[in-house]
Amino acid sequence: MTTVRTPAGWPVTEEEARAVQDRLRTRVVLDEPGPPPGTGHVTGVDVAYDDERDVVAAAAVVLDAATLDVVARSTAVGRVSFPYVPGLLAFREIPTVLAALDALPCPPGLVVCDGYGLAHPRRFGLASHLGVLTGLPTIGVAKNPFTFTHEEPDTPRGSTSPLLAGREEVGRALRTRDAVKPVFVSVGHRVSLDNACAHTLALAPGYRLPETTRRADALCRRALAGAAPGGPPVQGEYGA
DNA sequence: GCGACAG
DNA sequence: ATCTTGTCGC
Repeated sequence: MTTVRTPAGWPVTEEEARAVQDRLRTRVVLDEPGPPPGTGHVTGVDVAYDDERDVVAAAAVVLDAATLDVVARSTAVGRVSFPYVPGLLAFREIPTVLAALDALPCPPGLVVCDGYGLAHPRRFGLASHLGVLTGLPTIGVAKNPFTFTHEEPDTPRGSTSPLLAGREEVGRALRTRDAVKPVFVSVGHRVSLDNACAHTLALAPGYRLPETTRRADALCRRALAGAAPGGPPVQGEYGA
């Protein structure tokens, strides 16, 4: 496992963070289909927090997209880099997630984020942000509709309905299990919405949530539990 | 101005 | 996200 420090120049105020989003969102690529489902690697990333101890743990779990077998995994711990503010989630999660991705022994392939991409107040959610910073294809799969509206998808697994910001389709409500609450899929970077939904469905053969986020969620919780009380070591805190 | 709001 | 036991159902 690796430890991270909040990057120099990381936004401190909400105004600064919004300005960063407005600047970076021009670099999102939306006209690529992305990798075909069922091929190559698919990586789930997730983060767990202990705000009391000021510790954050991230995990990245690489799956074989065809078999959903775990190919590789990594974790990283750091200190909380931003408070939770709806619309600014990325600033809370990204430094540690990047460290976990960097620690992987193999290419991540498509990255599946726990949250949103395009479906965001400024159209630049966590998945978009992570995609722009890494250049990797990314998608967002969220458990809640956030501020967006949608109609109930039909009962069978695989049914979808548009996730709407007014009349703009910013994502899709996708039912991954018959008659169970849908997940909310949106595009991050370099992946089409159709493809993002196909990947999500392929990654969720048995549970509501994709295996990528289930695996990453379990791993980052373990990493958080195993992190040193009071937070990870800081450069210079120990000898030499 | 008030409430809602990914994780 | 996190705090938290049992319980109904396949």
